Amino acid sequence: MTAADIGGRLTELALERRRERSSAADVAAAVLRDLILEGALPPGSRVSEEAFIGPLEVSRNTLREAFRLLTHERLLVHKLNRGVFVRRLDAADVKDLFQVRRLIECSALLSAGKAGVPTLSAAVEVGERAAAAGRWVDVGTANLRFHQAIAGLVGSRRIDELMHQVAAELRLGFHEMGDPKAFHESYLTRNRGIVHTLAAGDAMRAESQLRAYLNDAEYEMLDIIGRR
Amino acid sequence: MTAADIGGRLTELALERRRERSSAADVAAAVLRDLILEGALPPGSRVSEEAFIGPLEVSRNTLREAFRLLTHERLLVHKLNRGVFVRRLDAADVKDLFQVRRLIECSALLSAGKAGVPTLSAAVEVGERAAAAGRWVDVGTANLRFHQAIAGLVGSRRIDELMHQVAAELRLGFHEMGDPKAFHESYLTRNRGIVHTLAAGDAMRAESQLRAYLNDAEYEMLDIIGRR
DNA sequence: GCTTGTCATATTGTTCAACAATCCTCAAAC
DNA sequence: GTTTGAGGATTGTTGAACAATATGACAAGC
Repeated sequence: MTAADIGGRLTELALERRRERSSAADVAAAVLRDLILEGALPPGSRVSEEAFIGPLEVSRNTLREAFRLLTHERLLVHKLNRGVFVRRLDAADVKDLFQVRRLIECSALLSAGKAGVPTLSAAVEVGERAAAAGRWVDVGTANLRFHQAIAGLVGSRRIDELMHQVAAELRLGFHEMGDPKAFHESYLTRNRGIVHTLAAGDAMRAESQLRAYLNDAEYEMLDIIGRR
Repeated sequence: MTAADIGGRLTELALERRRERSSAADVAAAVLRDLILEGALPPGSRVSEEAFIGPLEVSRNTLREAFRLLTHERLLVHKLNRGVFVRRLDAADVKDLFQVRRLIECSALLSAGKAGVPTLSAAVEVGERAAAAGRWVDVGTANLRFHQAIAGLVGSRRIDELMHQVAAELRLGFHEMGDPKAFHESYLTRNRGIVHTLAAGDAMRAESQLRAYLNDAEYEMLDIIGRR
């Protein structure tokens, strides 16, 4: 992670700021968010005010506001008097995240039933196209999007935001897990299977398949993160 | 809402700060949060930096950090270049909040079944005691706590935080609804009924009762807020 | 009387410098 | 090897200053 990385990102986002009337704190937060989510700022690393005011071209106060934004998004963790760090998921986090997912995704899928098929089918296809092109990071992203789409069947803004947050936190976990192909590859066919079952009218069986997927993904993630 | 109100609150919270190692921004946010939740800062009212730095005894920059905290909690809404306001729930907010509640509370109740009875029974009792003493604001608080306890049966930190947030937002709505007795009184017996049904082993019927309650509460709240 | 334009003011957004407070590291003493 | 103290780095906060934005008041024109 170099100042040059941030510099380039800043240019893009400065344009976006002009378009979207964002504040400087929002822009700085957006740059940091991107860097965290792509793994350029690894989990556990320190994000010191002094080191980032230059590349982000903001004052310390503005950067502190940006930090507040990102700590609430759980991407950063703020330790009073000791600074701000990129969050590192622990086993309890992983368990909780999957608990949330089971509660929401399974309930949403059951409630939506067949009506959810077009949306979910489209979401699976995105992943299948990325896999066909060997873009495994994109497959991971598409997988997360598929699952967000399940929760999105509820049609609730707050649930969408929660699941967006959950997805972001999961990505922190993925950065510690290495090879995206190994993790996401098998799940594509499972996602397709869930959609098929749903399309066949068996919402309860689809829900069971989804639950089984979530349990397996949790187990796999805990296997690595719990072993750290 | 006077400066004296804030002054007294500040003294309490200054003590708490010493105990809990909170930052000044956290303390300021806590004072404002309390004022908002008790209705001393009514929904829609402006919270200007200049007016609050004195009573809160912080600098503008620190206050801005506090605002960031509270906007993320949805208690304040930040309008770029125009200031910060206490959030005012609209009809769409109400609908979304109840959608979240239905998804989470109903699913949690179904999953917990009889195992949830002791916790929920205790929560109902708190409300019943408050009602017996005619403390209707406390009844409202106990009612919210009962419903948070349902969601708490999941045992997920993130779900608890979400429902804590939902409860805070609902309180904003209650401030616009007038008489707490009228709103909360009938719900006590309904809560007791839900717990009885659950204790009798009929989780599905308890879930239906809960869903019906949520639908009625939503309807009632929308009747007032939608009419504004 | 109504509309438009200008100007002044209030407020927000941000920067910067300074100081206080806290934490961490390293060296010295035991 | 352990403990203690000093120094430096960093964070937390304050306050002043300036830039930017929005709003309101007032005057001029129709």
